[in-house]
Amino acid sequence: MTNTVGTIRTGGTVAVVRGEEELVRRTSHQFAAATDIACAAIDLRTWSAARTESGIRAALCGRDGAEVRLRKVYRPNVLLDPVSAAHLREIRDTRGAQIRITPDEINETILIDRRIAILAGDPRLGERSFSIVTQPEVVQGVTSLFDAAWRSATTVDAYDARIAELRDIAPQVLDLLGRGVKDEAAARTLGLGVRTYRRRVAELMEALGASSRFQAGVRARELGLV
Amino acid sequence: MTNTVGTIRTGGTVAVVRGEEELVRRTSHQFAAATDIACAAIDLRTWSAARTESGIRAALCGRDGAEVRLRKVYRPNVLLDPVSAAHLREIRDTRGAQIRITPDEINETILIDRRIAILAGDPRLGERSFSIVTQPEVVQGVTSLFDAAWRSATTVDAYDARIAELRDIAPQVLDLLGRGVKDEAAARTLGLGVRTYRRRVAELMEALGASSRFQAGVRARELGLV
DNA sequence: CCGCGATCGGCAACAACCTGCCAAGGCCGT
DNA sequence: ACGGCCTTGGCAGGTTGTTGCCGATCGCGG
Repeated sequence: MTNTVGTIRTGGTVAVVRGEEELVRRTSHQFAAATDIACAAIDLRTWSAARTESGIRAALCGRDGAEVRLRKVYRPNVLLDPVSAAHLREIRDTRGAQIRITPDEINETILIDRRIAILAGDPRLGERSFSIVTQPEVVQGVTSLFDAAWRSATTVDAYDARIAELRDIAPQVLDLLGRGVKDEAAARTLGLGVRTYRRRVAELMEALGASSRFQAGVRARELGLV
Repeated sequence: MTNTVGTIRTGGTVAVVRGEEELVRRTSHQFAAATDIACAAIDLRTWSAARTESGIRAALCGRDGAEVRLRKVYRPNVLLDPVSAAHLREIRDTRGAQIRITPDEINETILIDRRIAILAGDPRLGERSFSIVTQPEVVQGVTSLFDAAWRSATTVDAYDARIAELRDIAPQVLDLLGRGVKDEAAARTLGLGVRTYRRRVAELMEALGASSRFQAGVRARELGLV
């Protein structure tokens, strides 16, 4: 089931694995030795599913924690869900993770010590596939892109403050939108002005990375927010 | 886990079961003796999941088939998916099921011989719950409502003809909508006029029972069409 | 009390979307 | 060929959603 593709001999290869257990099995020793881990994800499920999480946590918990640089970039939607937001703060506090938020479209990626890149494939249809890349030039390129995204991203605290009030009413707004209620009526039921309601919808769409309401509906459903 | 609520003694009760296996276990003998089965559903998963289907099919396949009246009402969205549409025709042909389509919002329901009503609860959060009702007045009331819906519904053939051309391009339209593409651009990429593209979107929304594009996005995602 | 910053919500201009109308063109049975 | 039937797509007029602007209001620290 594991498909390894040899490349021109420079010591680097690209391996494709299917499923998270397989990924953990193949990479946990890399995590154990790492001093610099960078991670991009659009929600908390991806690298935090019980299997992955327990595997990697096990590899990390024996470590001091101060000596490993842990950077994580998420999309704004993780802050829409109170549970996710809390979990985020927790992993920041227990381990010394630096967490930032970016509005850009990013694929899910892990970088270990600027030597290994793990890129996640499309999650549709059963088990997800992951590419483990050690080819130096590729890893270098991916790393530079990650660093750029990292620099342009804002810290979680700054972003969190900006959407604090949004998070409170987001569930109600999403509910109204999901029932096909017109802005006029929705604003009334929430006791808001139409302008303010639309402000909330716009912020919501930005957080979901959607450029149309249809797209926002799809994303919201994907994330289980409706 | 099974919660049975006794009511005023008239021979009728309401039982609530959780999960489809449990439902099949409790009702398969009813299906075996039935001569009139009516069924309402919004997609094919609900009563056709492997467990339910195999259980009920087993109960029915020993029967002649001509002597049992089988009526099914679906929402239009089942015709959007080619696989679903084909499956629909198959159960119509192999057994003598009459199938109709209604644009109304209907909850998922089964009626057996106008004596027993099975109503499905909200599918959110784990296993679904089902209410099995034998209380005569309730069953009578539900039956009358079902009959009304049945009469106002159109036959699957009539409806199928109406959305035949829609089904062909629905995936592409959904893809464009899901990527947040503007109508103008989407129409161009499909080689359609904007008016026609919007006609397709409107038909799609009607089929999904959505009154806003956000809602359509949610529904489309729920049904796995995007 | 005043000033400051932030949010609210009305207004307006605009963009996007929705739909009835209708002429143009394709398809089919006669 | 002809007439009926359907789909198409332009147009127009309507509704809904999007956004900048700006004064009103609130809370807070000085």
